[in-house]
Amino acid sequence: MTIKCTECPLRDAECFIPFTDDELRFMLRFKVGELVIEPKTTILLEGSSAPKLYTVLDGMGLRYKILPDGRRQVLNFIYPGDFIGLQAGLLGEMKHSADATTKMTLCVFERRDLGSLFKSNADRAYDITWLAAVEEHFLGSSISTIGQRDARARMAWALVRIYYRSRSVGFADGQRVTFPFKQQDLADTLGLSLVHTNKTLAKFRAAGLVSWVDGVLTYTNLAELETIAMTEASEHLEPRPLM
Amino acid sequence: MTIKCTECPLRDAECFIPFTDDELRFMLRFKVGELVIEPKTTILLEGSSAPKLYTVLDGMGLRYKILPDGRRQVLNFIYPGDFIGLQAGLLGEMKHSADATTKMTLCVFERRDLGSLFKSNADRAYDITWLAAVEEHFLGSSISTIGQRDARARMAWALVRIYYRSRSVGFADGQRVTFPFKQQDLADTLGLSLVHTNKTLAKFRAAGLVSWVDGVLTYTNLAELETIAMTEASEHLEPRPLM
DNA sequence: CGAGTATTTGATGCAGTTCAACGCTCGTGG
DNA sequence: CCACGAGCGTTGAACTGCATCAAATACTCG
Repeated sequence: MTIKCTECPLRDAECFIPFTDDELRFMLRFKVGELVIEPKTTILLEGSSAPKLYTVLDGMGLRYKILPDGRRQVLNFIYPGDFIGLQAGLLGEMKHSADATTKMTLCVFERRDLGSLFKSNADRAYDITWLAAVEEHFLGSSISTIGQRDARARMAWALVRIYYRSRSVGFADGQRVTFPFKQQDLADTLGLSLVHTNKTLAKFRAAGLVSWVDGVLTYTNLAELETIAMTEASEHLEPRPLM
Repeated sequence: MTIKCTECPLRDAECFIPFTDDELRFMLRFKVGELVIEPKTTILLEGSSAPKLYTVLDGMGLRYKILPDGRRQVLNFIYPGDFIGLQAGLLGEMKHSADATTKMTLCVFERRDLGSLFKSNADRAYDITWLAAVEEHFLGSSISTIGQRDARARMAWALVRIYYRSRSVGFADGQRVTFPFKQQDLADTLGLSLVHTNKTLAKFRAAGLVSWVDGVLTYTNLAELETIAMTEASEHLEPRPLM
């Protein structure tokens, strides 16, 4: 049942840098299989020394940390094309957890092959580092948002980002965007309480900016959201390598 | 006046993974010079496409982002051994700025050599990626702290981290730690106002946990700080590669 | 139809922001 | 040599954004 990389559904998505045939042949040596997991299951657990790395082929999820007092901080939403497990691959153990929110299909690699990948293909090694740098950039933006902005701006920032991120992987249909998460997930992303998250969303809805019904976000005034978020619209579209 | 890598003062610090002779010879090919900069000068500016990468040989600084409304979020303190400019090297431009707080000595590399480094030395490429992963881990911890903890816990978290980080590069003399920053810097790190940062510090001082006088932090009850911070003491000591 | 989960709304309180003022130290210029 | 202003730390007072508590309303599913 395994899809060959040659037929990988992601290769054609415009947001990814096209695989060369060389790269394709190369990656085939590292791919060890595919994994389909059910909604609400954990892919990688903080502290574990996961022996596998994954590229998300389909589905969505969350990266998060659980604090000693039980509070949860969501670090990032996981979209198709994301590469997960790199921390365990490099540092020996995961520094955060990753859950699948929807049903998810993963392309599986062996962690122990990471070293030989670096040795045998400098371009792919460079791509991995590139992905790490992009992640670092995103986390920096998150820190700025959470540390410096109020609830309104945080929410707008997240919604704008969700829009562009979704669109780049084909989850947007005009103004309508698939978003299979709960308000609690968004609250834990923004460092806000669930109640205040809900009230902030309600104000946005009343102001005709977005609505969120049944896992679908509808953006009725994206420009205004971008103004509130104080983002430069640029940041969102760069094509990325696919592992 | 340039110090040869063979005499690099950092090589001996216990926190760094020892250079092999091979690595040493290799890095010599990439080093293009040394740079000494004055306190309060900017090393790299957000948005710039800095053509250089640096390893900090001596001195301390800040990585930060400035938001459109002028607020500042400090992402990280810069210590000796830190590698800066990787984002520009990989992504084409810096996604944050970096300032020297003290006088600083930098080891300079050419950004355009980064590709050939990846091609010619897989181990060093791996080390760079490792550093990026550690940075990502740290930023994740920051997000959790800023997003989920109150001022008291944030402050304790920062102080504990500063202690271990300083000690690992030899800036600690028993309980006394060199810390050449201002309260405003710490406030912008923790996402707190200057006033509240000051008051939180005052409480810690009154409780006999730390004092901070003339750029020197004195830790009088580190254990209690760790309790307040809810950190596992482990996290702090891992040796890291030096570029 | 009842139990569990998610969203929504109102009421209350406090942690942290903002505004304001004062003291100390240091560098600069008259 | 002193006066002055700038930068930083400190402290008080008042306000407010958000957390917390509480409870009602869907909605789904066995």
